Amino acid sequence: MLLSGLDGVKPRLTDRQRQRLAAAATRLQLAPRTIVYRDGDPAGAVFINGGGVVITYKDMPSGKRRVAGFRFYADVFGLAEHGAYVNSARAVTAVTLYRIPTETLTTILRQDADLEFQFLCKMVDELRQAQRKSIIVARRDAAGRVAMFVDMLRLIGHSTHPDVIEIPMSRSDMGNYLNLALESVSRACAQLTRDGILEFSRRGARIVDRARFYKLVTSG
Amino acid sequence: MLLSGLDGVKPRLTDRQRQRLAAAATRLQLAPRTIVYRDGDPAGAVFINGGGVVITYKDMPSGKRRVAGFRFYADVFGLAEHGAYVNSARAVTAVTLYRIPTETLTTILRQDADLEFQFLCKMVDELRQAQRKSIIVARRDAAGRVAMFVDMLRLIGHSTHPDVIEIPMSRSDMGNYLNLALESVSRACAQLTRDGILEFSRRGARIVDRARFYKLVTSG
DNA sequence: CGGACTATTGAGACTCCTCAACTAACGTGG
DNA sequence: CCACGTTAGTTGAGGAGTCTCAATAGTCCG
Repeated sequence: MLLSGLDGVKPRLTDRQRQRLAAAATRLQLAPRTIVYRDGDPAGAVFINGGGVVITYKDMPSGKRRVAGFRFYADVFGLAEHGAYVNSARAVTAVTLYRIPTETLTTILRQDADLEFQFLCKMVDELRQAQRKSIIVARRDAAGRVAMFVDMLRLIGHSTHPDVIEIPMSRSDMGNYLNLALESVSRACAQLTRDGILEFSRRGARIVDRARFYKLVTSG
Repeated sequence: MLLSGLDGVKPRLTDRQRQRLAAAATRLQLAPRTIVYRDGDPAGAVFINGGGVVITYKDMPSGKRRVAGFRFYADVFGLAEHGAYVNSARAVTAVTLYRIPTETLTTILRQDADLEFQFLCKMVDELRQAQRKSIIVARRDAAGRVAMFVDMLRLIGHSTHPDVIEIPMSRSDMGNYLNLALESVSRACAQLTRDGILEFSRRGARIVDRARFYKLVTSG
């Protein structure tokens, strides 16, 4: 049951569990570009994304910014290591966050094994993102990486049109995630457009040639 | 407790738990280059490494081989998704493995909450590897990647001399992990040797200049 | 000792990065 | 409502680094 539970299944909370968490949580409304916490800060709380997009990243000694991932609705983030946050978190769009002190959460989880398990799945899910990223970044061609990134957003996004994908983050954020210079991201978008596979706007993309797009995404 | 337990702490099994698992496990002795399981095989069992090195990888449609990671002593591997293995596993050195049918394991874990938790930590640990890899591969310079890889082996390996690191895998396996051509790995090794930072032999390395090595590793 | 595999080294092609200029979009205040 | 400053995005040219192809050494094992 544990093993199968970790087998990539998305957890769902009951209403009672939601209420329990809501009572313990502080609701935050943050404007775009607001820092949620910084790398190295004492990790006093865990966050649940209640809407909007958050980016987690770490500035490296070299000056480069490594993006760990993006957190969307219902994602949990703020995983600590040795009592301190390992990444920084920043609001990409306007976001609603639920902030739960670690101690409070621990108490609640101790009283609700099921909820504890759901949280666990969330943690595993967060870490699974790193695997996805590994696969994406393993590609050598910028266009392929961007295509896989767009496909990732497609799978996450609950867009009205199946071919229209919202891209909430900047080219720079994309580049830091994909391990590409922002100019390379821009050029890759231009090339995909020229090739008639995708069409890009400032904050979105549209799949033009679904077959070739799928082929490009899976040819990693 | 759960949250702190996932906070990067290495689990240790009690003797009774070991015995319990040993009774349920099949012991395998595999020669180097033996395939343990293949990507897509029905995932009927989980494996515990009892000694030696195993590589987990996936062959991509493009012909490239993406290495997920290496499994050392006491590591658990064979995580499934939707009932099938997501990676292939192969013995790098001669290895001893303990093969435990998933169903048996599930039964045991259901009866031992503590053991269940230990296993969970293992799973998280496995996934954490992906994060480490992301950080390593994010570097642009081949020498830096190889240095970080060597440092990773240093932290894992319980070598007699602190400056001598055993490298059990081939340059090709290293390259597939580091996302470098095997020639580039070779060249990076040669460069690190020329620079007087590391010295490489066929299956090992020695730290020559600890200060510069550390600097190179952390300047990612 | 030979054969197969692994590792090293070299030369040229290719891709992305860096630096730089320019254009577009946004939002703030007059 | 428009002008302007700021930020985000695009495009170009040159350079750095790795990949590929190819040939050469080195190592392991029968």
